[in-house]
Amino acid sequence: MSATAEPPYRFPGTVAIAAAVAGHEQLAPGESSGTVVTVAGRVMLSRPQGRLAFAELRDWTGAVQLFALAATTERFEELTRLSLGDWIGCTGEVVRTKRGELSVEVATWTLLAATRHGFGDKWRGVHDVDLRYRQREVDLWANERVRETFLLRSKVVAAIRRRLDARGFVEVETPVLQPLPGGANARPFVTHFNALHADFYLRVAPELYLKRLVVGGFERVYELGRDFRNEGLSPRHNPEFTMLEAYQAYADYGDMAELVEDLVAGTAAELLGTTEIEFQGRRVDLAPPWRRASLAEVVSEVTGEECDLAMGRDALAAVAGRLGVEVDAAFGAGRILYEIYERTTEHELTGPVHVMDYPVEVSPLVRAHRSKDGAVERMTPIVGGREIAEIYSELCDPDVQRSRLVAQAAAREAGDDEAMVVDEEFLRALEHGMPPTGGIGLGIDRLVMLFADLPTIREVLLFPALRLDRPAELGEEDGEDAASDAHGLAPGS
RNA sequence: GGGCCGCUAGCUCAUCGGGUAGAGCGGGGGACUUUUAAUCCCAAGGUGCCGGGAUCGAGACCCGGGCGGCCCA
Repeated sequence: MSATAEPPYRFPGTVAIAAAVAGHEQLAPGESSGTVVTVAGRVMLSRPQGRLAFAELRDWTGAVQLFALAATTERFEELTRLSLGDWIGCTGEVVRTKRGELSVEVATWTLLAATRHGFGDKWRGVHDVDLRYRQREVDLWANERVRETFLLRSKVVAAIRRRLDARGFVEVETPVLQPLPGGANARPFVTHFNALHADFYLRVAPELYLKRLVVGGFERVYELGRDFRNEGLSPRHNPEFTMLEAYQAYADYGDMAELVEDLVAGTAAELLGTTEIEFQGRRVDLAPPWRRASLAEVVSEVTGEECDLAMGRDALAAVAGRLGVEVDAAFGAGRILYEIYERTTEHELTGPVHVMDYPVEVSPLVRAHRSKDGAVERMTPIVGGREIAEIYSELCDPDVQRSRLVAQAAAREAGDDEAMVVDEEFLRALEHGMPPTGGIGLGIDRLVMLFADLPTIREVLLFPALRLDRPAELGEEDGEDAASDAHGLAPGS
């Protein structure tokens, strides 16, 4: 290559490739459009052909063939020597070649960045999943569907915000660093707050803070953000994941079920053009209303075993035994029923179905069912064998909530490290009076998996958590110094 | 945490009953005035994941470890 000119600081006037090509479908082979465009992107294929050359230029909206002629294209030789993956910007007329390919006939062009590494086999791409996750920037170029998935994810998030905003919800941000972990049964990450000389926790859920905002008069409030749970890595779990939580005053779980149905089905219709989707071989129609069925009912349907909370602990334990579900001696009737459901039934439900009438034992933040003893007003909608949301009539009574949390804390003392703790600030807020409120939690990662028909969470996370592929260096002394320097921290400040 | 499978050139993959490795693509050089994964010619490119062991000899066999995948807990 000739002398390497420094890339420009800006390259103005570009038009998206998809837009540059649009409207020229009628151009006949060999015909020129008279329209001159400037496009930019990566050269992903190159076919030099002596005194003329072809290449494929791709940006995030699409691809177009570049057509160059030694006689009319500037620095023609250099253009034919580009590596696959180099960024260029170019200006030329939209034409259709003799062989019928819509192209930009390059007049002038600029190298915007050279690549030092390839983007995989140009035909087969990159399949090594380890490489794909660790170098997602490569994956995004090598595998078209990956890019589409993540663009879809962004659209899903935007669409959900729009729908909530349209219903009068306001988005807020509550602490990620919390002095006590709360709002879900999960192990938290612990970190140290130097200035306060105290350990803090990365939130496992924003729930308790959002409810305090309802107490504070935020009648429709939501937060869409990251939660952290200190659990193992698996195809279905990532330690950090994205959750929507929304709370609506004066509403119950039935109202909130309708909200979830609208968020899911409405977004599907908007982005996929249909509510009928296929997830891992199962066809599902997301069009509301969704079936509602009690937990005992669906367990009976799937297993053929009659069961009901009212049967009592011993009878349910016997059912569990017949179904091969292990039961801890400390479990009560509700917990046993829930274990049976989780092990035998949940994955079999294609849905969409709201599973309801959960036992109070496994639902410490949910209000008691208005008519069914031992049950709470909670629904979990299941689609394609997976839980995609939680829907509650929120527990508002400070005394009941206190006794539930005290019971949780006791379980924690007894060794259940996923059990909750007593949060006095939260309880004091409830004492100020929380109106009847409905709440939802909607897993964004799972929703994207559903819409994109992908079986693993890693395919919908740009940078999923992975084991370190080399020893961590930051803990070492010179490593820390280097990090400070690299961030340009002002010396002596 | 347990079981099974995988790890070979930058990428995608071969090779073998143990005798120190190949192809396509990419990258380098050359030819080519309508290509579509262009084609053709030339040369280069390997710590066979890491560490041990048995063997005259190991990428292959044995042991340990790492990372990944799938399944189970």
